[in-house]
Amino acid sequence: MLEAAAKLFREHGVEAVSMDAVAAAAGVGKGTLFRRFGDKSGLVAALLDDKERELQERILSGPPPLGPGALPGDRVRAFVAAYADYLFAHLDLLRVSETASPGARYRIGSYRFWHRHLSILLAEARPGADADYLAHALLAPLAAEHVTAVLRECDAARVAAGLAVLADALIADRP
Amino acid sequence: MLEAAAKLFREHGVEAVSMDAVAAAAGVGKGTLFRRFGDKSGLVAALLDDKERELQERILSGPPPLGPGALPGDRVRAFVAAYADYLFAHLDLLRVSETASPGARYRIGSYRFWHRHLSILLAEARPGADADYLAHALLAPLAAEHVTAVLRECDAARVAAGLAVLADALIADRP
DNA sequence: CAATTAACTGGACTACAGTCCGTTTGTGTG
DNA sequence: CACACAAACGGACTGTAGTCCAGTTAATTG
Repeated sequence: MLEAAAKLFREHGVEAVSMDAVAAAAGVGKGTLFRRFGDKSGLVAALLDDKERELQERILSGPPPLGPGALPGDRVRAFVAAYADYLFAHLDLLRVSETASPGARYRIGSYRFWHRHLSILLAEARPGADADYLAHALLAPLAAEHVTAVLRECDAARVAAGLAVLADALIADRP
Repeated sequence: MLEAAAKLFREHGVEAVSMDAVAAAAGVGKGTLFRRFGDKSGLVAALLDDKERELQERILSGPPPLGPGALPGDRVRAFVAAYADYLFAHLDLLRVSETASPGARYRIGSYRFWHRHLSILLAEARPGADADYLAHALLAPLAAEHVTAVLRECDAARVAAGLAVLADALIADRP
């Protein structure tokens, strides 16, 4: 099923492929497809699973500054840069997985992971601030739909640079 | 048509009302409804038109700091606060209007307005930075879907305060 | 006023996500 | 091996967004 889906997505683009088409190509009933993945965003999330896990591993136990060991501020910067790379590499899949159903982005487990990670780092880097909310705010411009829209006007390098400026601004101590 | 739509939305919630239902309630064919408003997000945008215009007027020619006359940094802060109020007041309508079709938020004219406004102010408040991108980034946590999701964990006051912190961080001069 | 043309209208129609249920397939038991 | 039962299956079915076109109304002109 995942192979068939990946093939169709590669050939026709993620948005253009219907769940019926995936089911047919996989030689499987529609019911089976939906029972297995819940909905289209679940199917796409399953395809992203490997890459996502890899990034999470690098955060949890990879070398600093992305992994543990660096200063919190540096880890935030490294996370934003690494997540932006991940985003640029899989933008169309991520967009579908985040927008298939309303609020999908915020319900899937990985969002919780990214948020928790940033929240802990920001609490250290910026004591006294509402790290929990700021983590959400920093994830907002990392939404696939937002980046997709912005990429129509700014190239990837500008987006990455701008995100770095934003991260810096959130980290730096206020006088 | 707008009256019928507003009534149904009030009674059953925006998401639960189908375009067929609006057409039927308005005593009009579905084709007419779609020709007039393009899609569901267009219909909802039409309902928000008044409120949106009012905020735009206050920005273009109202009293400072939201209107002209204040320092750019203060105007950015005032905009974020005023937009957050607007958002909280019409969250469900805005969410539908921004998510009805993919990328809808970034295509409608009002996004251009908010972006242009912020972009000009940020260019003054923070010379040398990529004000254009930063304006997009500051609008990202003001997306209705983002705020809706965050409101499940943080109350409106925390969101407003966090947005103010974010705006401050973007405005303050770096050493 | 009649004829011609342009613009508008309504609802049938298509495509798609997601659900439901009768049917098949596999598994454990006497 | 025969049977009962559970789990997995597939495709028909539903509801909705959005399209399309045949019919109707309104405007224009001789």
